[in-house]
Amino acid sequence: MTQLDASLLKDLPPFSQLTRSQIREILDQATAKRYEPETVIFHEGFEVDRFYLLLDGYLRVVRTTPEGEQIIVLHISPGQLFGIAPALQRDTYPASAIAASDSLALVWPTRLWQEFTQSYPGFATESYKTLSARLGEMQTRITELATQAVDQRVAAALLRLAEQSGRAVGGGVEIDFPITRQNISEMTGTTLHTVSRLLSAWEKAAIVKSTRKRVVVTDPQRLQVLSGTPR
DNA sequence: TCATTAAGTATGC
DNA sequence: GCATACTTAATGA
Repeated sequence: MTQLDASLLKDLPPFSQLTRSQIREILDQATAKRYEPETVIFHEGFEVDRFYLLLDGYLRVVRTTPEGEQIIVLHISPGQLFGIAPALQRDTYPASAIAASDSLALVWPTRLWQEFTQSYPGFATESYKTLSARLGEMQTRITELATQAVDQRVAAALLRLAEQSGRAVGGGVEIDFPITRQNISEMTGTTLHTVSRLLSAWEKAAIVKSTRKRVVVTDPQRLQVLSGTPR
């Protein structure tokens, strides 16, 4: 894996404070892996043996209930570390990671985690910033689940997706990976039917546009109002 | 207000 | 042409 370019990493927060030769060292220990959509990258409950950096693509982080229902805990965007269970002193992964689109990641064995956090300035702090941002989002979502109506939760979820993984297209922001009504229902604690009805209604109101597995937010302001959480 | 059931249409390999 | 995605209506908790 020597052909990875150091410029891939130098602008990413966990590596931004490092010298070129430090980045070189880190890259030399990494393996690059490609994942097809719907590939499971690691499994909930399995022994932690690697940690990862997503270079390209999008991932769903998913937990499965004893009844077999899937819950989407969060999404990972390019440039983010994931599978960083070692930072949480865990030896099993708390959730599964599944590629939502064609994805490319760097992979390191877990034993290097200690070395990275100890040897590289800023790496640990940036990892904790990532964890902290995720914790914050999860708290927001728990609050929504407990207090907001379904349509508000779905509106808020679409807004977050557009913000975190949106791509500007003519007349709006498209969620940049395939996403089904079922997926959205797994993020919001509702059913695919309710999501379908909401998207149909919002399409008529020119707030979103959607086709199979693609959603474009065309009127974020109105979605914001619908979410019931004005900023 | 929303999930469930059920029955349909649309879309893409 | 088949599986999967999506839509819609009816019903009732």
